[in-house]
Amino acid sequence: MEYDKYAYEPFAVTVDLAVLTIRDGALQVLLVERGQDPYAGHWALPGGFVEPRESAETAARRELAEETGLADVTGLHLEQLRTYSEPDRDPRMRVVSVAFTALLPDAPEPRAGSDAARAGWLPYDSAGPLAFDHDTILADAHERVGAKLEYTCLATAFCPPEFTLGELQHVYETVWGTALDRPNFRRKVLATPGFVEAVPGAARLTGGRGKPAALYRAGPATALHPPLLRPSREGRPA
Amino acid sequence: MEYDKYAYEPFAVTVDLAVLTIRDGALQVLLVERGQDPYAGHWALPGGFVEPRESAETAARRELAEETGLADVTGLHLEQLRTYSEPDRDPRMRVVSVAFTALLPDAPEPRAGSDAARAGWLPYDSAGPLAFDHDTILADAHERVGAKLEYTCLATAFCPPEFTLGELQHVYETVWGTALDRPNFRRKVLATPGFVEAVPGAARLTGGRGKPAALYRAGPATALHPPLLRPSREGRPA
DNA sequence: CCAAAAGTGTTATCGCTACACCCATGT
DNA sequence: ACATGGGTGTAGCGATAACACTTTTGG
Repeated sequence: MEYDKYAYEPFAVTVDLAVLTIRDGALQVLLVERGQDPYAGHWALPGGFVEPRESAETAARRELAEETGLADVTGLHLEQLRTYSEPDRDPRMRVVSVAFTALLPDAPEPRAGSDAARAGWLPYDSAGPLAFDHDTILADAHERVGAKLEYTCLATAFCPPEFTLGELQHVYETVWGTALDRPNFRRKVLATPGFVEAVPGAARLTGGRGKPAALYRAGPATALHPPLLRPSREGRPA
Repeated sequence: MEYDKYAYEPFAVTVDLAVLTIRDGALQVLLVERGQDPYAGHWALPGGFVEPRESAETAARRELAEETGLADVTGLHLEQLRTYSEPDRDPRMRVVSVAFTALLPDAPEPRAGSDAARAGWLPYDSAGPLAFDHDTILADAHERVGAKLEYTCLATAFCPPEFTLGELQHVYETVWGTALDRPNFRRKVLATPGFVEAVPGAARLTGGRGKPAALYRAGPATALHPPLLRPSREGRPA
């Protein structure tokens, strides 16, 4: 290991954000429209350079605040996904990008950044094809979030501070793309200590009709034991 | 995003490897003794620079081959762990490191590299304290591998091409640090289609005594459904 | 009264745990 | 004979899946 700082062609280090939310009953992702080449006019994940004195995590949270326009992003779930480092992933120069996933409960309208023509929420299913390798990053983020719903209490990160069990179930169904049995889901969630806490006396009408649903808050638990497994992928060992 | 390559202090991008194996019935990790400051004389994870035309994965596999001296590392399990990017993790300059975990079945004696005074296998439990933030990386690797044993067929990556179920169980017990019930473990493994495949007629004596054990090969499956959960951590929701 | 959504109850089955027990081999 | 490790059997329990059913609201 030599440590001549200028021995190599410099690497740029960036962060890319896969910011997911649930809007209009569908999984949506925050995208920006590129204003310049390469990929001018294409949608891309928001992101930017890691600055000289900040970590990738710090950079990701800064970018998240800038792109969403949210005043306080301290409580939001932000998680490192993986790092993408193929030599030609950006045609201009060598860019190594640390990707993050963020989960948002509500969906404020984003604001366009400096080099982005537009910014907005797009349904996950109609999001591609994206610039660079961002399709891969987004797919990896979806897979990671889907897997984490199984064995963590992450689903509450998609919900507002107070939510109904129907809304929580909808998070699972939307991310997994499968329907769940409501009675069983309900029992499972309530049987996991610390997953949710009842808000005494509170109730809310959800679909305009039907019985008002009791409200819950996210509890202190982070892990699900035993896990809440997806019904799919049975008998597919390979 | 400006793309002036020299606008910032350059970032170095490196890979660090947490290479784990099971030797003498214990979890061991491949370490190198640093020959120079900082941390001269301390043990560290092997690693090195990502070269201009290679991805982090390619660099990791190259380093793995160099450090272990194995001729063919193509089949070995190598997995990206996460990226460590705290600004002061290396006192000399800004180094962003992509960490990988590798799992080895047998344990060839490593050879010392260019800047390493020595290289060797050390028991996981007596490995610290390491140079830089390598204690954190190693602990993260252990946690990740332990978690992946639960829901993937990864354990076979610690085993030679043909192995007994007792050896496979020993992988779980060593990584998790808990004892497992042999009959139940056996049933669970054999009930998962594609986890292991019997080698017809083959058997081997393991401890010098006892009934010869049937031999198995790793099967085509990669996932475990349902998972094989660790017995510990019950009733700890927080 | 009907539709819609929340919430409760019930039963069969599956998987896991905790054992007891038998088999084959070396000393 | 006995210690050691491999392998089989089984009873009980807990969690889940797949329902039927009741309750409360708006139209």
